[in-house]
Amino acid sequence: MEKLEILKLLADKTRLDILNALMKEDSYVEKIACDLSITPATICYHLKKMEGAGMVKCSRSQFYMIYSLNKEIFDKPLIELVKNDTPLENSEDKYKKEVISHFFKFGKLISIPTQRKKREIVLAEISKSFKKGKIYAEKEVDEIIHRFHEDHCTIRREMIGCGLMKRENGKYWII
Amino acid sequence: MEKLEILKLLADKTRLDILNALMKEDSYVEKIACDLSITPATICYHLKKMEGAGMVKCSRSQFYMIYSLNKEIFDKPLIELVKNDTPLENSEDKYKKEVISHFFKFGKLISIPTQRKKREIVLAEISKSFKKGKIYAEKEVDEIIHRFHEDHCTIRREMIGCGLMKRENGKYWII
DNA sequence: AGAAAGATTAGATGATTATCAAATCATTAT
DNA sequence: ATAATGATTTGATAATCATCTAATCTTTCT
Repeated sequence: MEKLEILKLLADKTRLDILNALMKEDSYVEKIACDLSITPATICYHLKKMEGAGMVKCSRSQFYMIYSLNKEIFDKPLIELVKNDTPLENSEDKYKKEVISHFFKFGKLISIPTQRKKREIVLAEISKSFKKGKIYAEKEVDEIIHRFHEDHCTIRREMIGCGLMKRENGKYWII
Repeated sequence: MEKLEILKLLADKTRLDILNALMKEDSYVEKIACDLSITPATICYHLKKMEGAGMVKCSRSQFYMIYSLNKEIFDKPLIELVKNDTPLENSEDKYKKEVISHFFKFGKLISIPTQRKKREIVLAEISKSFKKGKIYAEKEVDEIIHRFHEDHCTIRREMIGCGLMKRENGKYWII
């Protein structure tokens, strides 16, 4: 069952009309065509498409192809049809990677981004150089940050400001 | 909230990708565009359409327009989006009317339809001339049917055959 | 077997729309 | 103020697809 296929088939007034007709009662091409004032050829075209997607079922009876709703599909919440079951991990965070590669050259931070979003990404990248759980003296902190950028004071302050790092009694640790 | 509009907007791969991105976390045009490798103009085009349909909300933060999912819409079962809330009563049963007007001329049944579906419609029409709850003798039944058609025997038999009429001990009544 | 009735398919056409590049708008930083 | 950045609008283009008519297929009746 292809989710996108179903959603595409639902995006049409005529097909909705057909489905509503089938909600009232099982029916067949000629009757639906007559009730909706649309050519049997068109009705058939839609019904076959929806049958292919498993939205309706059909069986022959005398002259007629009797079509009926496949109710299970319609009882699901919408979110299930929207949710992507195979999220591709490569698109995971292209944006973050791009920001990092833009602001770091040869391991150095070439400038501090003014945009908050980008600054957070850059600061988070720098914070990876600190060990979790370890307590640092201010001198140590500045020494590590200095490997990336001259202005260790600003960056240290920013890291605390956006909650990446904590300070107490002159001691620092990463979150 | 226009149901068809929402369904149309859901019928597109790119928009589904955008919605899935927003399911993970609130985001903004440039980031989504970068993550999906699509032009910001296109992302904006889609987000604005979906905002118009009430599927997403947005608010500004610094440079950024932060978009978020309007979850209520997606929790509904699909059937709710498909169901027509204003069923037009004129299309109620055009087909039945057409069959009747085709087989009855000046109040007479011009021929007995060979197709079961049409025969049932015609027989049901004739059965309206009987009173519900009243018990008829065979002679009375034939007399009434005879007003519509010569061959009262066949029609009487057919009416019983398709369950419109019951017989017991030579007495008849309508269902 | 041939005719009738309903369903389906094929081909053609017109309308809708996703996408991009370029231009413009809105907000923030210097 | 002006430059920078992200968001939006505009115009053009190409692809998709619903619909119809006409032809064909399938089943049933005589």
